[in-house]
Amino acid sequence: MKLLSRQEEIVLLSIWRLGGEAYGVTIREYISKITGKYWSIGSIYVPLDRLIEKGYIDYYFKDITNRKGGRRKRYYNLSSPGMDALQEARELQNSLWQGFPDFAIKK
Amino acid sequence: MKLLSRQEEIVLLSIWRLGGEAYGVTIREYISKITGKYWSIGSIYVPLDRLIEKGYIDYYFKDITNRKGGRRKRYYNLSSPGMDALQEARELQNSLWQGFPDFAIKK
DNA sequence: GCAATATTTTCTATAAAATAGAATAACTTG
DNA sequence: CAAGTTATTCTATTTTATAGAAAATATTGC
Repeated sequence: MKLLSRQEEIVLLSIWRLGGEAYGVTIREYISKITGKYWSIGSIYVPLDRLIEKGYIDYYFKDITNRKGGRRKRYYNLSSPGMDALQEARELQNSLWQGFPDFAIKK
Repeated sequence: MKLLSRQEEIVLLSIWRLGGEAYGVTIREYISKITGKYWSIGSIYVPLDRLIEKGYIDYYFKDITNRKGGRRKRYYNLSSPGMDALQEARELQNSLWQGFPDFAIKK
């Protein structure tokens, strides 16, 4: 199986983190906040589409809307293969980083 | 600062792991072993070149040779910015994965 | 010395992923 | 239904990843 790319890892984890509240805008906000940098619209939606193609996530539309405008929100869920891919990524990371010095206090 | 790509992370960590023994071939062997998959020659040397350009690693030639053929081996070292980039990648990962369920026994 | 052989890196081409943001769609309110 | 707002789709460009042939350079044996 191919390794998860960085952006795939981040997007999958943000969907996991956001639980039932994961759609384009909240995902983008979360990623911007946790990484501390700017993410364009495309840099969120393009990987989302690819993750759907790969079967790592699925989605549904929630029609309840209490806010003003906007299209239907597309809510994402991790699929079972998506969870497996994350698990596998984690195991690789554990091996790779094993013993790496931890500079607890930084800056 | 831009995030490290997956392959950059892996290559940097393998140089760190191999200490004074990091050159193209040993890096490739290490990465193949730890990931359990095939890596072409280009998939090692191309990111190495880019990491040099970015200043994350530097290199020197060791002329001592006791093996049969081959060009001069190019040995790589992590630079200080390279170490910083790793540290930053790790901090992001810690945030992202915080609380992720750990399936200790798998398969 | 030099042909044969082995090892390592350089080079170049192609595919995949990341990034950017304009355009489009769709919902609410008045 | 027009105006205003929010969300996604679409498309183009840049950057990374991947592959492996070609070139370079070393040792061995005659």
